[in-house]
Amino acid sequence: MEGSALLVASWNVNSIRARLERVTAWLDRQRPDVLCLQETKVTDEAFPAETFGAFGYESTVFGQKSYNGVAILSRLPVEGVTRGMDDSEEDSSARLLGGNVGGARIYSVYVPNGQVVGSEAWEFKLRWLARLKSYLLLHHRPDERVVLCGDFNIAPEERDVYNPQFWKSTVLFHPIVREALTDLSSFGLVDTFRLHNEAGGLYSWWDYRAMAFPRNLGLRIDLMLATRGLAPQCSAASIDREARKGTGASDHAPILARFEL
DNA sequence: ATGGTTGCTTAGCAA
Repeated sequence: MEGSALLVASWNVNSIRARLERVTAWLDRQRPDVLCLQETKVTDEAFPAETFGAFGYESTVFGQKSYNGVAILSRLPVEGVTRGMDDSEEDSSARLLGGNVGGARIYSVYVPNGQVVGSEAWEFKLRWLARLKSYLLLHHRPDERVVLCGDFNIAPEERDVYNPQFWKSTVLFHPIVREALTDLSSFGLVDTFRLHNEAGGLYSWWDYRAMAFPRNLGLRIDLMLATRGLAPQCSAASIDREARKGTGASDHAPILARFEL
């Protein structure tokens, strides 16, 4: 894979079955090498792998009924697939899927939302993030080529939130959860988007309600975090806001990053 | 700036 580019994308689709036509049309337009999906909301048996196969993408899936679910669609072979964190914690949610693609290790990540600060779901979110850090420490080194792609349900900085004063009391931008992301990143992870974009007001998620998207009332909670061993190879990073437009869109936009390997 | 939607699965939950 030396000397070739790897275009990696990630998209919380909020049900792959409800979004199938949009996703295939987007794949045809963008032709990424890899697309990580979150919130597929479908069992592995019912995942529309044949449809993606017809578009040239192999499906690697880790799903469950109704909720959560992650997948990796790839035009290149995927090897060394891992599902979940394989630690001692009781956790039935399908939120982490890894595979080796084109000279990098790629994870599709769906961090728990957390619902409300102080709730059980919130504690689960914080614990899950701590477990992910432990997973990285156990299985990887920061000088390896690894990228975590997905819906982190955390906005890293003030410029990633349209109204920080309001959102800092919520699960998406509370100081505690921002600190959890900082701690995760201290493994040696770089927010690839910020290698190539400085401006605020660039978001990846907008609430379905209250005309949030046309008013650009959003947050940047979908991230591609690359190890410091891979980040220098990141030559471009973007958010495809176009894909959020119109009726029948996911509430998240796809994000992209290009790596020169 | 949490009323206001969407997608499960079937009235309520999760996001």
